[in-house]
Amino acid sequence: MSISPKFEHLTAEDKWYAYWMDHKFFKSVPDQRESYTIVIPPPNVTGVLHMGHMLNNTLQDVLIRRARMLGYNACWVPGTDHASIATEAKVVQKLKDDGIDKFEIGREEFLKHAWEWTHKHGGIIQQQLKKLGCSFDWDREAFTMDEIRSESVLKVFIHLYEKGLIYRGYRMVNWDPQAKTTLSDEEVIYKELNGKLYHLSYPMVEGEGSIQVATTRPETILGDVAICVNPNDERYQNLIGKKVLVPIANREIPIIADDYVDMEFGTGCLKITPAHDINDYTIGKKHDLEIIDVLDEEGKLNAHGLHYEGQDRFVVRKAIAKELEEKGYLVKAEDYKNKVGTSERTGAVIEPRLSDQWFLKMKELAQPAIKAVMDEDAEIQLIPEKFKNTYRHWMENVIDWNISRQLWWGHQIPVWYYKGDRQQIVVALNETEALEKARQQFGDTTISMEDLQQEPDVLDTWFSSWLWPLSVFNGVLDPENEEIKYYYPTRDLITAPEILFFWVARMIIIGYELRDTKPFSNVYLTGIVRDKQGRKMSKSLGNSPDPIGLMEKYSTDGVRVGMLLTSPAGNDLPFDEELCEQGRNFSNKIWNAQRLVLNWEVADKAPSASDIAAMRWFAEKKLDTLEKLEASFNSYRISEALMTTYKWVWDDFCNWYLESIKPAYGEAISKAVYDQTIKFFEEVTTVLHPFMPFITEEIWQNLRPRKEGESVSLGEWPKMQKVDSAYLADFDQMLAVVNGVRNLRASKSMSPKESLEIFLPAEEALSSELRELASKLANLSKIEMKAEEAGPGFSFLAGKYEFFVPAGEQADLGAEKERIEKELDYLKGFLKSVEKKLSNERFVNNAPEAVVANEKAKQEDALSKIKALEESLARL
RNA sequence: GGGCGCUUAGCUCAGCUGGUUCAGAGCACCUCGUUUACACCGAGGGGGUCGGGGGUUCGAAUCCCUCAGCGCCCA
Repeated sequence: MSISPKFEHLTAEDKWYAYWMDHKFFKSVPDQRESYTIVIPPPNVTGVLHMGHMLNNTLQDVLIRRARMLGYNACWVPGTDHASIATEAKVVQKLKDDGIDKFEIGREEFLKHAWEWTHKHGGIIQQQLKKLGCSFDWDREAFTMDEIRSESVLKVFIHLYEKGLIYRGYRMVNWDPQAKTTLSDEEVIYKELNGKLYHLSYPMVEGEGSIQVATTRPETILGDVAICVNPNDERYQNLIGKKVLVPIANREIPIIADDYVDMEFGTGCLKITPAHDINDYTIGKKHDLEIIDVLDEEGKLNAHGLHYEGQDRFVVRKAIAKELEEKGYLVKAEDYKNKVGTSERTGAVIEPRLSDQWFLKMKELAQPAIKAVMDEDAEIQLIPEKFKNTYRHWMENVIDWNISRQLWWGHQIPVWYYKGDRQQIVVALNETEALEKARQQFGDTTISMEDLQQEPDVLDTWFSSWLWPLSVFNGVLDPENEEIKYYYPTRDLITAPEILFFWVARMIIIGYELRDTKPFSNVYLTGIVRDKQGRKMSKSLGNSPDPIGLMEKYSTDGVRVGMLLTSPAGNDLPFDEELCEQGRNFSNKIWNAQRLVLNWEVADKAPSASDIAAMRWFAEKKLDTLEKLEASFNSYRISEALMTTYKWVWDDFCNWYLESIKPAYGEAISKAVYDQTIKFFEEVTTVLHPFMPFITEEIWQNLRPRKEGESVSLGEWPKMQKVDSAYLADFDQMLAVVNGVRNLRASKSMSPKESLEIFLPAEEALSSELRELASKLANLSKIEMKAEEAGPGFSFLAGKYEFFVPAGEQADLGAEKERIEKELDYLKGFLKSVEKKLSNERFVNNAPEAVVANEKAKQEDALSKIKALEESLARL
């Protein structure tokens, strides 16, 4: 067979992905085996792959591929979400570019455009995930707005409504004046902005004087309804209960007292604007104050804004400051750094706004979800554990969830108002049901659809995502179906910590609510991919490499390895292309190992002693590695598992094993050894396959003739067995001798081609069955005892034994003498410290026996090494 | 402002309930090397008083206190 000198990753990746798809290797149907399920955190339907997706999905693929090889019925479900606000914002913009206004064309027409947009831009990320090698069961692809998922969302809304957990409330919400919708707290990003703190004076209504108030938002004074001071503030005691005039508006407002006010901040007087600040709202409610809303939904001032009506809030801020100054109300304006909430999607400054919204009561729903994660024998593990604290803190202080959004792209809330009366409502799955229910509810059979108006708001996207592990198996509409019973609860969830509350916590909540079962057992929280400078990767910074470009340059396997090499769970990943280079180099190494092995000429001859030693060693080393991998995977230390595999393949397999059995130039290899080596190589590709699916498939297919429909991806993970660690230790000692000889050669500039003799201090210093192999690896002509008769030469330490190499006349004995003396100095110092410990009665009495025995062993070792070195020295 | 966490080699990180080879790994760096798998390689090497200080202990990177710096979450 002729094998390309290079791994042609571009053709191989396409070829093998198509092969996997054609044979539906990743398709899962319920059977007798235990299931192992992962659902993808659904990316935005019109999104494109970014570095975070790469990390995230590579991790999932590693876990699911390994699960498949371990014999589980592995099922990885792909899909996307509709990303209500992000998608709608894009569609609105697109229409705007075409000169079309969303509100002019109306809801129905707008949705047509939105679907068109979705179909046009959807599907890209799926192709990119295929390029990444992800072993999804594509037949199960789901979308949060497809039929099953949509109906599930509505059904859950109705369920929760009927339980009395959903209510409509006039509340303060985060308002995005650009998108004209509310946002959840989690979608608000606080940014530090430079602003000003304006000190304003409000004249007293009766008598002389005024009171000073500090504010960052002078435009809201038109909505002021009170001035509030701390009841303990001596400065203002006599003013409580009096009245002041709001500048410009000339309205009278009272001075009230509440200990919410911080006496230290500003002037200690707080203006109360219940319509525009959540704390003011709370105080207003407590003191039964009026609410004056001065802004409209676009952030412009309304009629309460007097002569500023129709102008933008930021424009007014400047203008009103000027007017206040001119009229003498402005005492001073100082620079001030302020944390301002901005919209995650549009970037607009968020306006706290009072509006009618739908809420879900969370407190009670959250209880089982807290237990599930925080209990001693918790059903759900967070990885890494440090997130448990954050999780608990959020869950114990959870507030009601604002689930309505003033958007059109999404699931329209299944509530109908009777004759426009917001108090008379019907909740139903669809119009037909709504009509029926309405007729019953209101006892009027003549009610027609005309009398019912559906709530225009849609549900928050997370209100569909939180059902994801259930809805992808149709577990909401048909809770008893085979699939949900088989695949749910899922095994692992891999996602970013940023959405621990948005999404993870809520899935847990609804899982227990609907099924009384956890949605998954393990939550692996990845880090955030950052650039070298530690900045988050973002489109606006342009600091994110193109993932597809990376895969084309370094191969998909190379990039996967690069991403996983330095990303322990929960740790941010400072991304550097060098990592991908390391991945590519690794795949090159394996590729060449394959070329070496497959080009050997095979002969029917018995294996040599060194072959037998090497084969036995690699078999043991494999078991040892499997044990380590098991531990790493069980604790979700994926980076560590990769590194263990990396070292096993590169160091143990390529460097030591293959070099050990490599026939001399022009010679053939024993068939028995060759066959065993192919088997080892198959195991190497198997263990490596979850990390590097493509190159391992290609090599595995090359290792021996395969039938159509065979694949390493269906391979069986090697079985674990007890490791013969004594043999591994003997082998390590042999390797130490080889290294000792190589070191000696390097330090004395002796050619590796010139063979050497070595003398052992004792028979047990080098296992007799490993001597032939040692000779091969270190190019030794003789291994003997009795160094005394060997004449002048050098010695080196391997393990606890001193080995001797005669060097003939040219030996530089002066340097050797110096080296030995230095070594002796060190050992004597070491011995002294050990003996000091042993002579310390408190140590001998208090330390555990094993520790004391160990110190004694160290003492004996040191003594015997010193004796050997002194003998060497005497011989010089 | 409240809560949580981090600080170990140039970089990214391992080091579990204190005690062998406890100061490690990978990459980077330096030296040598084109021996027919691989220079995307091989053989060697240097590099950290485990953020500072104090304490507990026979013994601390590992436990406690404190200071400094950094990060995250919540307000």
